[in-house]
Amino acid sequence: MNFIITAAQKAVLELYSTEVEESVINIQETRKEFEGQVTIVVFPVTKFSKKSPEQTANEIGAYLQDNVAEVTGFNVVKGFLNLSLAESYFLNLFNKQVLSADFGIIPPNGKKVMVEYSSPNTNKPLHLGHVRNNLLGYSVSELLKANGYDVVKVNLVNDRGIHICKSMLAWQKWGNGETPESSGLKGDHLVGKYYVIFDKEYKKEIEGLKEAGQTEEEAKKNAPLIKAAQHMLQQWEAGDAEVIALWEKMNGWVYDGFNVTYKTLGVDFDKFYYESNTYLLGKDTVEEGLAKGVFFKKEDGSVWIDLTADGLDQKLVLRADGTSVYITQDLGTAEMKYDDFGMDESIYVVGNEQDYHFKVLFLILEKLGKSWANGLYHLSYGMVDLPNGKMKSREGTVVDADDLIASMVATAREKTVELGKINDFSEAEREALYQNIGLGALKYFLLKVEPKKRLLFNPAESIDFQGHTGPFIQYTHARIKSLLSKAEYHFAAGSAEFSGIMEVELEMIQQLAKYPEELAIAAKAYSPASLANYLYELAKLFNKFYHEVPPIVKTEAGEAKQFRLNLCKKTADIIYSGMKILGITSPERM
RNA sequence: GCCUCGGUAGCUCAGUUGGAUAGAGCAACGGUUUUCUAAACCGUGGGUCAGGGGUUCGAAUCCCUUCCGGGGUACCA
Repeated sequence: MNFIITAAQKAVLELYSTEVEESVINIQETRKEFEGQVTIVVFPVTKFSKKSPEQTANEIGAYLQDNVAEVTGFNVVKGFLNLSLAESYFLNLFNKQVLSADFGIIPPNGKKVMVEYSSPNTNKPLHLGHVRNNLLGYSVSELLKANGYDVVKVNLVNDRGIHICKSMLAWQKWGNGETPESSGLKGDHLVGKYYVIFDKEYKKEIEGLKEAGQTEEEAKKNAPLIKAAQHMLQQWEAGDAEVIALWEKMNGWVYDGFNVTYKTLGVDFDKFYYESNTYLLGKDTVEEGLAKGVFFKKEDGSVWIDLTADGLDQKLVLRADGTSVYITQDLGTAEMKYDDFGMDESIYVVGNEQDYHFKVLFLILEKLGKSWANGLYHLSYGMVDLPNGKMKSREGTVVDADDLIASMVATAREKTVELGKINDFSEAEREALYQNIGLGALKYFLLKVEPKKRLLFNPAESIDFQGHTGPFIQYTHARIKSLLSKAEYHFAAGSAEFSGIMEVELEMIQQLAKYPEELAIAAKAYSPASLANYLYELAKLFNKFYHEVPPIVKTEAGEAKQFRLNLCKKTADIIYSGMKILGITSPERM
């Protein structure tokens, strides 16, 4: 559409003898209720024309119609100049650009970006909140790849700490040697079970101590179980062989469980970092900060940074006893990651509860003069809430990832069987399809929402398979594939001679042509949501077209048929690759 | 208290650097299949864009302010 802007600039120059910036020419797609395809909003131009909006629009419209071949007509509504473009313009756009082999394929840009996501704790299974994180992280990675980046996906596993010891201790005390094999439980669920048991027993102890006269605070500190867990953490840090062996065994169960879930979700990683290897990092960075005068030491020996000048607070970076806090290790880990990969950008996919933490982390790294600090980005996303509030694993109000996936797949199975369209499929093909559709529904549901917005999930209302959903788009793809196969489609270049193109086809060409720009917009905003919504619009448009156009398969061969088949093929291609970026596979049939 | 992110139809969400009468889906109601997949299509009803003020030719969008909700807030991660 750039040629319209250029032409309009020229119109203003000739009509009103003023050279104007591109930004003065405000163009947008014409709304459905008006005639035309492109609209120039002329209000900004009236400043130069010194005429009414209507008159200005009419003058520019007349000029464009006379001087630009593609402009075949215009109409003016208030300050809006609606232009009608020639059919040949759209056919050329489609044949020369959209249909070209490299359309939507962005060449490497030579930049490397790291995406850290998932980052689970190894004391409990994944829940819906983690699912949002995983899908977002994976999808953003794919989005960046599609935009020419070299992407490194990493997972920083929180595999140590007091919460892990809680599960270990509870298992030791009440587990009777239970294993995933003996219990039939998935490893992460088994360990999670003991995490919950710990909490229950711990609460009992607190109640007991309170009855014995202690305050809530005292009781929480003095309960034997928490003391035992703390002791176990010390033993772990000291490298106690028995504790380490238990830790390795139970974490192994959890990893087996996570791997199953990751595989089902279709997410993957190029490298795993483990906090058990990184938790001591960062102390060098603290020394460096002290030497540079960025940090200061208090009388008790604790180390701080003063960020009040930046509108933040003073922040502790090292405890008085010399041990690390969360941000200490994150400082060290950030350096290690950069040393490992030397990336230009680094994205942390972490919930918005840590907004402040990352603001501080990045600011500190900047103040330390790290050259790579301004390439750091916190992709912050909103919590997944239930109708009655937040999910809490210790209170059992979580939506478990594995359960949810299983129920989505079960629903996909029910609906598919009901429709009975794949009765000739083999058992394996059916199962694969149920997975595809069930996960398609789940993934689309989570990804279509702007990441930073909180997301409400109501377990009582199942996720839809109709309307603005993943399966709707998948279905559109399957429909096209079926049509192409019946038409025995072969690619052949189209010509611009074909006339009698339908309005909906013009709309589709415009929608298809936007794809590369949509990829860029989504990547720039680190937001798969806009891509998800774009694909929905495209699918919706196709279904309208499909309904309005006379049956293509039965049409006799000719320009019209070839054009429409090409249109179908390209739509299927873009749906397929766009959905792939969302981590969703579009089936050939469903 | 302070910082921060949200508030758009009954519900779930779109809404581009400020542009036309604020759009979809679900739910409700009505219609479409001897035609390429009806997980589709077409139609009807449904709005104080949280409230107020301001900037502007023009505000859901920008600024100020109030209300409501989430998150954070100096030795948890």
